[in-house]
Amino acid sequence: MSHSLKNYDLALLFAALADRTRLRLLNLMNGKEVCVCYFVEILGLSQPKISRHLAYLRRAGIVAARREGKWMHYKIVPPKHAGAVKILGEILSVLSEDKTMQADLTRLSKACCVPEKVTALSGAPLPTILAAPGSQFC
Amino acid sequence: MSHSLKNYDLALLFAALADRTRLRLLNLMNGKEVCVCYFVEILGLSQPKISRHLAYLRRAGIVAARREGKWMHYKIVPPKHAGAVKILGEILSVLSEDKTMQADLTRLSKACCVPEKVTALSGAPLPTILAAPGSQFC
DNA sequence: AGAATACATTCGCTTTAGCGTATGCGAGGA
DNA sequence: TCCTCGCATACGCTAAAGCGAATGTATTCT
Repeated sequence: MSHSLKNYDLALLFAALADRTRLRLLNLMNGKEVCVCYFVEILGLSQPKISRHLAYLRRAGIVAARREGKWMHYKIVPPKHAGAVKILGEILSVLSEDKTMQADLTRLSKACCVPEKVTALSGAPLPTILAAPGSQFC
Repeated sequence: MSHSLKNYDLALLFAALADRTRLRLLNLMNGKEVCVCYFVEILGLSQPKISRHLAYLRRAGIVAARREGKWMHYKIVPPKHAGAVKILGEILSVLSEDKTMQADLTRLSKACCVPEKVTALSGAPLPTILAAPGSQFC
């Protein structure tokens, strides 16, 4: 609403992407809708910190939040601008080459297999696969 | 040297791109090697400000500087990481849709046609076309 | 209704980015 | 050699980002 389709503010998009924690969050959300409690557990960061970075991504129009009872789910949404969509796609692809990002996804997979063993995750809703049929979960 | 080819720090790249002035500089350098004095004249910003932003881009490994007498020329160089190259290409393409960026290029074209009429540019070396054969100059 | 859970937001603080101004520095020109 | 030109950098400042800690807010459970 604040930006026309023709004059998308790329600098704002890049500001949202210029933080390693936010890139890790995006990587975890790649193709999935994920509950906040998983972010906290997998990244090993404080809950307010995770929440603040998610809010940043939300204000930048990169992710969307959905409430389900007391749980909040986050997923990546395509930006308003077609070019930004392509850029974001490229970024997610490049992220998957990073060791840290790979390790994050591995930990997420493992946690999802036995969420009841992780105290903070028992009872929490599992991530939902949205796309990327290649990335099977558990 | 500080980053392996495998674990490129994308957050650092995006920090370099998260500024409108730097995006305008990159847009002006798209396919051309340009003298600093043109940046100052075309963007209408102070010389130290231009210089600082160019230094930022240089440290991020996005542009390279070349001295020619008392003039400094800047051009875009491909990042170390193949994915980053693709991302940067996408970005430059998206930038060209922006009204401000188009206006910048138009002003650059006009200034190059009659550099002697712009006091600050008389005697300055013209930009050099590097690629993008479609973008004819003057 | 009251307590507990899951998450968001606020507050106070430290660090960092960006700016204008002033200064430094390398390369001609006189 | 001194001066000027083109540009880079240092300095002092202000604004913004990011953090931990504390607090607020829905929602669910009992």
